[in-house]
Amino acid sequence: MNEERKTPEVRAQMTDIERLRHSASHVLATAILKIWPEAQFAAGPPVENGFYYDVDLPHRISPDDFEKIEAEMKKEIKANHPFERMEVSRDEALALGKKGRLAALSERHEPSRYKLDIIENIPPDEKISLYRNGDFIDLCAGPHVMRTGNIGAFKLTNVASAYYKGDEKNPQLQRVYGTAFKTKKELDDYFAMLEEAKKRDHRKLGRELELFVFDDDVGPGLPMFLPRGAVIAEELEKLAKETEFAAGYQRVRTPHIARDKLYKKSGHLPYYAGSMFPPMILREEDDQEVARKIEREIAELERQRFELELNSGSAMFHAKEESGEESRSAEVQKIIDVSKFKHEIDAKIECKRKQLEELGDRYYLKAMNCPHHHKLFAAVPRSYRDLPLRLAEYGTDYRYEKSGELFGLMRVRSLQMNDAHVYCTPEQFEAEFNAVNEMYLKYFKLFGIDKYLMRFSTHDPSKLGQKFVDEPELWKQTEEMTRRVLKDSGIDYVEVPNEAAFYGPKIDVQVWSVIGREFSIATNQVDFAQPRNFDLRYKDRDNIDKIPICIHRAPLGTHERFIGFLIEHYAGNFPLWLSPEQVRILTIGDEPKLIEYARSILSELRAHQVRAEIDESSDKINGKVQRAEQMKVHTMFVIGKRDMEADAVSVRVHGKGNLGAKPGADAIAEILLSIKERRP
RNA sequence: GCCGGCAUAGCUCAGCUGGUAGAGCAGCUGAUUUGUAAUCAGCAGGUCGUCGGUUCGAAUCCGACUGCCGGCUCCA
Repeated sequence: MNEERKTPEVRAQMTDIERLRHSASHVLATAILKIWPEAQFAAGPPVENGFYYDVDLPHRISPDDFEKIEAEMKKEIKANHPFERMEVSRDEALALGKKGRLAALSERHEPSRYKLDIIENIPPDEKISLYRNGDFIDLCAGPHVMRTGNIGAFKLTNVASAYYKGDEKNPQLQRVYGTAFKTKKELDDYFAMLEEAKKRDHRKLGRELELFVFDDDVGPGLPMFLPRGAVIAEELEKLAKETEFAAGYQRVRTPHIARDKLYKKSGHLPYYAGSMFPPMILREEDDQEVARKIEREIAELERQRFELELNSGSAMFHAKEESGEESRSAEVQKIIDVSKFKHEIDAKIECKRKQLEELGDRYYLKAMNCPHHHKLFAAVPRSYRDLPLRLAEYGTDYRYEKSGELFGLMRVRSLQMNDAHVYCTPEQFEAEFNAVNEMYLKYFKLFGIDKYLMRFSTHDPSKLGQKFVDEPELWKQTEEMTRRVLKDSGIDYVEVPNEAAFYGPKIDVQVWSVIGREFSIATNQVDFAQPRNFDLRYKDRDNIDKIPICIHRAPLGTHERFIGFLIEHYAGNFPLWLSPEQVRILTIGDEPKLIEYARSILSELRAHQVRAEIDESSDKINGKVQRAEQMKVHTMFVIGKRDMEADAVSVRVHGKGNLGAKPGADAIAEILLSIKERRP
């Protein structure tokens, strides 16, 4: 995380547990130095569930080393050294750093290079402080616990790599993670909680509950939904369609691919190309021939270049060998000529390659639905009377996420988005924007999502033209407008710079996966750039053509991520309306009459579109119950002779146990009502 | 993409320092006729991720690739 520097005031607000963990990270560094004195340390802060310290060390630390490191840490804790704070001048700090004394047990031959860099970045007016425990002295703003002995219980958890200051261009450091608590009990509870969390991991539940799969032959990041998972997607779609219809949206449908022209216009090609799959190139017969000709020409040029390369090699050789002044300068001249030729040939090759590229049509898989929707807006002349125009589609997009970024269903390469684009006038913006936010809140209430964070992402002026469309004025205006509406609506949000979409600021709703990763689950973006690029217009009251504002919104995010999130949120125990298998009928025995009765209940349920199954196997009732419970089937109708004779069913609900017998008609009516109302 | 780790049956996992594969569950077949978290028996199932190397011999050692996992970076 490369966030701006924490001010000393912010640091002073560290909670007790953060202070303890921060101290634990110093103890970790102390221990590592006892074993590897040459270790270079960068940063070692407390984090959400523990702490880490980034270390640069030739030895690759592995979990096998943890025991050894922990033993040293225990010694340091047992020694109960006080954490002493020392304020020093910038020069003193630099001098210590140069002697390798920072984040070290003693002076060393190598300077403390990361610490020196950190000192450079401390604002001139800020005090520089060091902390000492035992022999270990570290550049550190604090605060810490009083003594190392105050660190109650700790454990190293894993080691991973991290770029220095989170920048890909910087060296990779080893990040050793650990966690610490005041007491052993809290530590144990934490690990027990982690174990529980692992059971909710959507990747594990997805396999166990047969919701979705990945297949190597299909490709990484390309999930396929099994019937039980597809059901959830369809229920979400049903929900979205109903909600959006009521809110005045209209549904559209668009293809999954488009010509490069479209994405050049939208700005995706310059700004979003890195996230798009490479294009498919379509060439007609004529083009094919031209392409072959160009390819031959390129091959010929490359051959010439190769020969030149050989010549220049021998020229170089001669220039060294020949001792005569004149002949040497002649050879030098030759070298210069050769390199000039080479450049010329390279330029020609480059040019031919370009020609080759431009031959035929290039189609891209769509990474977003907006360009297609803009075309639909433009397809019909629009008047101010048509606005706001809300075009909705559960569109399928393909994004080339880097391999290391893929994560179960939460981060994939094919995704279906609860997408819609709202085209409106500036006067309508506020109402539309708020309506979208209200839709989020409505959904969150339905799903019982109460832990989330609204992030308002704005642009970074220094990245105009690279990451963000180069329209400084429009950025400013749009961000101000959005900020004002956000403030007026009273929604709690945090503002994060440099994370806007390339075409405008956005509001994301961030949630956390069971594993503690954060994800944007819903999004709402304001687009001032694309409507211009697409020359979208509507005829206003005053008979003048005007450009609409576009709001991109996806309250349910994508099926993939939302379902992944829901699996963890419900721990696989979906409410009835979402449950892949809503009712399973378990018969006690398989006498023909009983089976007949059970099947009549099944048909009745199915006639009402209830996802019901029947288990007619020869297992004992205990076995049938066990299997239904394991698959987290929402409701079980246990049907034996007794029930048949009373025209009843015995109802069992997953997680709630046996609820007793009930007239069949009543049980079915209750099921239908719960589904219809989408009860939690 | 980068750093590190891992890859044995559909799933969960055994298989010691190289001597050519094993369990439970799931599946299939049969028996059992059941009252709320596993009835019994039998059968079948694997080119040990792929390719290459070392070796008389490789699931086991080495290398490359692919995929997954933990992070970093990036995102719905």
